Amino acid sequence: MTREIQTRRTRQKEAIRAAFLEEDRPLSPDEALVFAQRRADALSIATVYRNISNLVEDKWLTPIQVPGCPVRYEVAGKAHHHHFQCRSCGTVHELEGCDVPNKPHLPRGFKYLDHDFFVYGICAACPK
Amino acid sequence: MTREIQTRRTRQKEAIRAAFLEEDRPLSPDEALVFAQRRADALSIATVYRNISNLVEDKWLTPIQVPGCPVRYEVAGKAHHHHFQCRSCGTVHELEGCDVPNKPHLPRGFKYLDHDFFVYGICAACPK
DNA sequence: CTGCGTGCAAATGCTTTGCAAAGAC
DNA sequence: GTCTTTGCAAAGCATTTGCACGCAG
Repeated sequence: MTREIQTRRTRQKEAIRAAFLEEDRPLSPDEALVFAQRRADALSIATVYRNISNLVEDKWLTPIQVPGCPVRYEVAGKAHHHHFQCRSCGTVHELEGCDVPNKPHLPRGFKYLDHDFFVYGICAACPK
Repeated sequence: MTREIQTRRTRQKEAIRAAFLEEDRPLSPDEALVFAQRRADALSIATVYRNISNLVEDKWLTPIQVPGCPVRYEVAGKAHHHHFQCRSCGTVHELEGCDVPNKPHLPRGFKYLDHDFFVYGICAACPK
């Protein structure tokens, strides 16, 4: 059930896209709401959810599922990379490149397809 | 708010623990319910949830959050390892050892604490 | 007997959906 | 004016919780 592309340009939609572009890091729907409301204050969370799923369908956003956290989304199309989450403030940042071996050792009969890698620590903005 | 240890041995509790021990892989609450019901059929999902969180508090279980999936839990105390999820049947398996470099490269000012690593592919039990 | 643990059903929190009204074109 | 998009409120789902009863010790 692919959505037909008949997109109308709305204040809300633009504000949501702008939030992702300006923050340039994975945002949860709540975070996206807060940032987008700075540009378009009449904006409901339902609209954020609806637009995010459209943008994911259009491959403009990709979901980033940090274990144990609400889903976040980031602008799609970037090179293969992983994510860092600050254990103090919870913010997720993108890491450049990939330090992971291409083919981890798997049990007999298992076929490798891909991987996820998450690093946790303390970000530069948080006090030691 | 630590739970005082005043554990009574109940049929349900034993069945839940047995499910994790016998399957020896991460189970979601639903999966645990199904396996535990084979031993104690009068078992409600609420009891599974309650017992799982007690077992996590007691450090007998550890939560395993595969990105985009319901939480699973596995028996705690094993050596550092990671997980494999079959893209076909969804089952999660444990992998031995850790193929990940100890200290991934982080941006200036970021402090490394730990990491998560997930491998996806097709398991031996699934048709190619 | 005492009081913890369970089952049920209601409550919660996050996400999705139906519908009428607002807005894009 | 037409048809999409929005906001609100209700519906869904998974998980948690309150309460009365059953069962372990």
